[in-house]
Amino acid sequence: MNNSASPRATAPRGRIRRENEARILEAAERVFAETGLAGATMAQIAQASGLPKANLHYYFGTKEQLYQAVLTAILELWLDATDAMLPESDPALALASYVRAKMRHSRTRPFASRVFANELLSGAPYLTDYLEIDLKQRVEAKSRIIAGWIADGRMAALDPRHLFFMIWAMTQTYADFAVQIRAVMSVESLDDTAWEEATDEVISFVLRGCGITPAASAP
Amino acid sequence: MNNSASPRATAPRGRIRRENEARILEAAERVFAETGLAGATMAQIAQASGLPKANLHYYFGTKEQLYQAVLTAILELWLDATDAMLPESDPALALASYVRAKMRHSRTRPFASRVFANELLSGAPYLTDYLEIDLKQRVEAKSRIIAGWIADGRMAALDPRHLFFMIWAMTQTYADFAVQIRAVMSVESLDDTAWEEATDEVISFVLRGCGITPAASAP
DNA sequence: AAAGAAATTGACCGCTTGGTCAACTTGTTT
DNA sequence: AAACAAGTTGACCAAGCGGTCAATTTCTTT
Repeated sequence: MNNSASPRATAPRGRIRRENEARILEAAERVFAETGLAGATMAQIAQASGLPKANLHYYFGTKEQLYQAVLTAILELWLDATDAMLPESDPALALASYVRAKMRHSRTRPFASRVFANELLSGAPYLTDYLEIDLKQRVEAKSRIIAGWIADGRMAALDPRHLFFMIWAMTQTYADFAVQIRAVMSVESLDDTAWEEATDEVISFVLRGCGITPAASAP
Repeated sequence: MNNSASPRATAPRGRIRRENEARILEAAERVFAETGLAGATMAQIAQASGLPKANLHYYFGTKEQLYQAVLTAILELWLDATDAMLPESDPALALASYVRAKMRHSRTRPFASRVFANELLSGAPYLTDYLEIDLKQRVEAKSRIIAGWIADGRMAALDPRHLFFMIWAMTQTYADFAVQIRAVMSVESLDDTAWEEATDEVISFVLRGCGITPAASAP
């Protein structure tokens, strides 16, 4: 009778729903990452999630809705990345940690990166608002900070927007075009050391590219 | 009677075939660029080429064969790029012209770049040989040259393979993720000036990234 | 001008697709 | 334990898919 004292006695409301939705979203991300919205099939996602196809429709309605749910989750992840690029930051440290975060992202969430890439390749029909509003504003805000650093002579003069395009490209290539990298490096997969090396290469390159001599030390 | 003197009187053998194949290949490249092999439909390609669907099958057999024909044409284009990266070259000039060629490619053949990107995203099932043999060898050959430049103290010490990954990423992003760039820059399309600026930004960034102070002059 | 080769194409076919549904089982509440 | 809500799923459907084909037209050659 005192089960009210133990709210976990049976199960919280909607627990099953939450678990299954997460399971489906994860499988859908993997499948959409390979072939995009048009190329993926609900049967593939069903098999990848280990659930019958009808179950996906029960939770998400249509394929488009499931796709949008996947995209939304990715965007939240994308926008969450709280990067410490403030006017008073040290450009070297700020840029290095930005690149490092992007590289970590490419390693831990490669499928998210590929879904995003697929969406951009097909003209981003589901992302116009994000690109033209959220992303644009964030880039403008950060560009002003970088412009400030340049004005203060703390880094080379360059167009901050292109700097972002280049950093995104360099870091995401390790997720999106991993096959190409594995083939050229002749490895089955990149291990911890290889990822550290890659990250260090990109950071050094970016800092030099920005005309910054890598900071003496960064504890 | 003297039409033998004018071999172009009626038409060369196979002219129609050549023209139609080219027309189909061009349309297929556009369509495959957007959604990849799995996402594209023969009906879409037919409409894009202005020819009935049965005609595509008459010339290319299956969708997979048409896709391979598109990929093969792209690879020839890719490998054709005769870049002058020789041991005796000036690193600054050689790298600048390499980047410039890649940027020009992104502008003139964006669909080719996107087809390639789609193929890599889906794991490159049709490109394993190219990646593991042709590309790998070319990268190794050029990497030796760059390693020589580094040994001679003509540029910063970096892993040449990662340098290539980064250059490819930076230059291809202007073709593959053009929507994103247009959205951030708030333009309908990049004009001549915008492309020149982008190219200059990338070249400067790469040269600085390689520890090269941009050459005084390059006629 | 005749005849064979090449190209064209609407109609068609079997299969896969996204999506539905009703019958059923499991979970939750009282 | 009764009653209702939530979740499960095989079977099914119309639409769209890649691909075929036979009848026809258009080239090219002689």
